[in-house]
Parts: sequence; C-alpha cells; structure tokens
Amino acid sequence: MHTARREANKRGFYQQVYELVRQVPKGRVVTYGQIAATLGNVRKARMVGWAMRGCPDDVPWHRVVNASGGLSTRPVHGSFHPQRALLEDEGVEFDHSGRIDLESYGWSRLRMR
DNA sequence: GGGCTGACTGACG
DNA sequence: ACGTCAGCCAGCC
Repeated sequence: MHTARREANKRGFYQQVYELVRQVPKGRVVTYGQIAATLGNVRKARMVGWAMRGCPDDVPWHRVVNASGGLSTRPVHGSFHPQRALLEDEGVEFDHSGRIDLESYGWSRLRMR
C-alpha cells in the first residue's frame, strides 16, 4: 500500500484507540485485545499497545491492562509502578500476584461512535 | 527487502 | 499457575 495511505490509516487507528480509552470510566479497566476487537481486528492488540506509547494527555492510558489482568507497563525505578498507583487511587484492587479481577473491574461497554 | 522488536494473546506442557 | 512459544503486524534500522 502507498505510504501516504498507510499513514492516514495509522492516524485513524490511533485516534479510534484513544476515543475508546477515553470512554473507560474511573475505577474500570479494559484490555488491549478488547480494544482491538472493538475496532474490528483482535490481532491488532499489539498495535493498541504501540498506539498507547504516545497517547495524548487526556487519555486515561493507565486503564488499559493485558488479558490476564496484569500490567504490561514497566515500573520506573525497580519497584514504583505508576500505572498501579494511578489505578489504586481510583479504587482498583490488585490481588496477591499483582493482578486485577477483570470480572469485577473490567469495562465491557466500549462502543465506536 | 530482511530481520528484530514490542504497553499482546491463546495454546501447551 | 507459571514459563514458553508461535502467530501477529506496524515501525525501525
């Protein structure tokens, strides 16, 4: 595919990802695969992660977790985990192995506008 | 173009 | 339940 066309699609995909993440309410989480599936291609879960890498400030990036309820972001200096801290501030609980119960905190109402 | 890298996932042992 | 692995696919040498 032509480069320009691919660039346009890429921007579109990113914007759609951000739009969906902005729908997730405080205290709830969604998975990368869930976002990809809502956009029509569950195989693009990794691209969702790639898109989150440079997301705008108004996107609650910390509410996106992996399919196991774990965090795919890295702690900053060894132990402090910003994403976990932000989620706990919102009331999200982590179990002994550092994972979230998606049955309790997962948000399943993502819809494309 | 070829090969490597992930903020991923589901299947297997 | 946990580590590995093979698909996955855009981005970046």
